[in-house]
Amino acid sequence: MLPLLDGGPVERSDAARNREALLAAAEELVHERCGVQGVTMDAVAARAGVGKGTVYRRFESREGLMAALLNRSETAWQQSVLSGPPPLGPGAPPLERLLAFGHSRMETNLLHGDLIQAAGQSGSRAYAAVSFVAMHVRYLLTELGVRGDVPILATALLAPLEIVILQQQTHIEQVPLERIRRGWDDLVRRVVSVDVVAP
Amino acid sequence: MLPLLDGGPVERSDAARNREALLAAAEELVHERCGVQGVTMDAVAARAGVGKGTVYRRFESREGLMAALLNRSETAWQQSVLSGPPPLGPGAPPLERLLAFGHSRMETNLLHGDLIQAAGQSGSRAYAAVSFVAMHVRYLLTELGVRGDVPILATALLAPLEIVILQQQTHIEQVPLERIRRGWDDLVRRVVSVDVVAP
DNA sequence: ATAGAAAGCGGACTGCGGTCCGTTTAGCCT
DNA sequence: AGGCTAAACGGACCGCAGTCCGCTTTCTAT
Repeated sequence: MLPLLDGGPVERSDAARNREALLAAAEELVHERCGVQGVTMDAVAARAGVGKGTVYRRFESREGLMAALLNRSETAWQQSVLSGPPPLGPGAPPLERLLAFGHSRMETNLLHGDLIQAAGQSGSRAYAAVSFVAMHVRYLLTELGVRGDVPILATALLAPLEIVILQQQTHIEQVPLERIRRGWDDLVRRVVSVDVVAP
Repeated sequence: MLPLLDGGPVERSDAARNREALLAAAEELVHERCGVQGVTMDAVAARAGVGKGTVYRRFESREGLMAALLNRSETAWQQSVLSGPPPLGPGAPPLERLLAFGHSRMETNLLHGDLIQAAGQSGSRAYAAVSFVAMHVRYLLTELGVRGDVPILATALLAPLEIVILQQQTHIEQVPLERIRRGWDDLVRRVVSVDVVAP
């Protein structure tokens, strides 16, 4: 029982195989059925060639499965933030990085909208990427010399990028994406400039 | 078929009676079962003494029913914003009103958290109160002489008050309510002061 | 008052998320 | 190798949201 990166006792080989099979099956079905809705747990289990109980043993719930799917595609994005080319990656001045970060996050969220929604609590708020995102914004705000309650300000800047807000604006209020983006840039500059201008 | 406040053809008397009975039954069950979850559509129908089909005819879906419940309790709150005592109601300077508004909204959202979640899209974003809230913040920002894209800024100020954000902060990150409140006040002042200080 | 039509009603029925528990299998230790 | 144990497996089963369609009630026009 050598602990591997903490995850407790090692996963048994059949369990690992099934996890992969299930994730692959889920991805296939999402592409096949052209969307997340309509992908049933029974279908995923059948496609992976396992029983339904196995799906729930591995992923706890439908939301859990969706969150796992989400985490897969988030990893690449996180890499480009941590070590990709500027201005998203390191190298650019903090304000530019923050703005690039916001734009990129906005696009990503919109792109995976359905998946994020299907992942529910486990997805839009508690999945691993959230703490990463919050951490990064806090870091950039600190770099910018922002005074005040940085964690709370970071949350405030991230909130308008949440999928529920974005979908309300784009789908229901028909606000053009470009305008939302400019609006966020403006918000950031307002929040940041208070300290930068008067240090 | 005299139209009454637009709603199309008038509602038949039995339909109106059943709507009331269903809302009352739902309210009772929410109190009885100490929460929104666990209140099933079958139970609501049974308590109201009607068939399940009737519930869906009147409220479209579970979310719709919850949204209707929500609207009931929102009405009183809207009144206190429109014509209650200051600083929430009219009479106080705009900044004070805006801050009072945020605090009150925060409390309301937290109080009805479960209901808002159960109302889903129909609840957290599309129910009547949302446009009211957005409208009011836009109005106050205009009064404050804020330049820029006021509708987008209003959305940005409201986003951190959304239930998903608030619950993440209070339930998961264990942030004290007082700190969230101060953080929002700070956000508002930063957003607003840019124009107020330099007009 | 009455008849016709539209709206409303009800409850059996379906599909899916989630659970349960008897059976199987992998990994370890002798 | 062989057996022992904990983990994993599978699919029958359950509860609830949502649908469907034949029956009933209300309203209106005569």
